Amino acid sequence: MTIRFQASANLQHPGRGGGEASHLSHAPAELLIRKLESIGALSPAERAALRRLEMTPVSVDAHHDIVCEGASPTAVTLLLHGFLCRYKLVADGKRQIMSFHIPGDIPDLPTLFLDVTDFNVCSLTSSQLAVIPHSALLALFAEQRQLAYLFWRNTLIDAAVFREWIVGIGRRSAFVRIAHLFCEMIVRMQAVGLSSNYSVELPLTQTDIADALGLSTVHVNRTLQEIRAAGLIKFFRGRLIAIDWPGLRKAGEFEQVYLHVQKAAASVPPAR
Amino acid sequence: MTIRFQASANLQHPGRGGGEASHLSHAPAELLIRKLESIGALSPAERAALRRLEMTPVSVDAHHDIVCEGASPTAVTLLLHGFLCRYKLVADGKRQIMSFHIPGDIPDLPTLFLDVTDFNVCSLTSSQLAVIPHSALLALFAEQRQLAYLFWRNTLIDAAVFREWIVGIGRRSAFVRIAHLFCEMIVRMQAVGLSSNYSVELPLTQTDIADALGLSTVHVNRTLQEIRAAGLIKFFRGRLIAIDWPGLRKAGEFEQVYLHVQKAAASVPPAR
DNA sequence: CGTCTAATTGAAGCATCTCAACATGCGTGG
DNA sequence: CCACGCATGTTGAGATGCTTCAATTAGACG
Repeated sequence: MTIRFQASANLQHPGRGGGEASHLSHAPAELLIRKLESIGALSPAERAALRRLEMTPVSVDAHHDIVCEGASPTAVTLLLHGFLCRYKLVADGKRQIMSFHIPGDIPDLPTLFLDVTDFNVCSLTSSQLAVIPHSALLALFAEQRQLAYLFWRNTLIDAAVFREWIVGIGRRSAFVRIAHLFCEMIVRMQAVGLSSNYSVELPLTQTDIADALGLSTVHVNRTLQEIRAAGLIKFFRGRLIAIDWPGLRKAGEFEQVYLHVQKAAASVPPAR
Repeated sequence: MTIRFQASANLQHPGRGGGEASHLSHAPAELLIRKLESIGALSPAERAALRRLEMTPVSVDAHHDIVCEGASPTAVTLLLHGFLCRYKLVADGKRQIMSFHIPGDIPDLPTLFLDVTDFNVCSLTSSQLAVIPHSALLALFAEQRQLAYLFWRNTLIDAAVFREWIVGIGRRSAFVRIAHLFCEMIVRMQAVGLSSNYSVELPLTQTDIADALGLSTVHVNRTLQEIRAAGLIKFFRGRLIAIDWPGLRKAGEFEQVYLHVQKAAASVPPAR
């Protein structure tokens, strides 16, 4: 595992591509605050407490495991920049991805109350993280009880996304599943200010998509061509653009409720 | 929706079948305590606080919705006796079940911090419930902070089960999926004392199983025959018996970790 | 300009689905 | 105690969405 600890909190990001990346040129705490405000309200005292939260910046290369199944970590990781995913391997070596993570997410938050981790977290791209000790989080919650509830809510939304994925993998066709995933990522990115005009950075390979949706890469490739041919999206070089957002939503049978996004500014306007 | 409110807390259960049912002839709070102790430790003060928790007993018939998608309930439901499931319907009318619930579960606990419910809960059999107002739970948490964490842990385990289901539906064959589900239900039932000798009450129809595992009833029927023919289980009249528990575990590629069961007495001895 | 990863294509196979009967069990009313 | 009705389970046969295998092509990078 190649984790490079950084001497200082020098976390300026290159800001490749869309203008939305500039939003992230803030301190780690600000990103966490923005994330939490996308799912609930924060009082000034809570914001202040969050700014005092102990965080250690870390960089990781692409395709490296950050958390491993069976481990018992004593800290959680806030994703600052890049993309992560949770996954498990099954008996015959097949991989199932169970979530994608974008800046503001804390994929291993469950380890705060689950002694043994039951999934792996790995980086899809080179990423910047902030490590927050469990003890620091618990101290924060002791001081600001409502914040504990907001983090709890965060994990509940996580679970709501799992439910929606179960529905997709269990009962929807490949075409609908892929369209749905794209809708989900666009709305989530938008909620933390990482999207402009239904265009998001999304550096997923077709293999990643296949492993997330329970499909083969070959089938993902062909279905992706169909979705493109239908004029719904452009998807290349790690960038997803919804050319026809209402059409994509419809194709993906996408109902945003389950994401429980609060922020008015963050929610996607209704189709048409 | 036929919900019959009961005048008093007369919740004696018929205790059909296995001797394990007698365990449930306790007050609702005792069941909740047993459930929580299966996933963590409780102090005497916490147990006392739980016994003071406001709960209203309710009975429901089989096949009735208890919570509906889109609703904003102000109370949660503790299942005392019977079986429930969470489900969603997709565009073409297909159903996907995303969890089964056994006594001690609180399937709508997420509504405590999620304003709009994103799933339905319905009864698989006639069931007895205890309704607990959100306000009562929040008051309990204010008094006993560690209890909040234990309930949080409860929802995290819920999510861990979702992850495992995603893996199953996404990457495992019908045979393995069904075997895995059976293992899961046996271990969960055992954790709350509702199983003896790898035999549990499990009144699922083949349609329920199909809708939970993303399969057709026809295929479930045929695969069930294979599993029976392999000498792993008996499954009839709402009862599941693991004739060959080690074999069933192996067939289901079942690793118990994700259930995060604590109680030593509740954990299933290793195979062989 | 080779090297590696990711995307693409063709062709054959099968796990699982759909449709459509038919069987079984069980509660209920007569 | 029997007859009906309904839910559930079972079976056969044909269809298909998706997989697997195996190349081939395209891009990114030093």
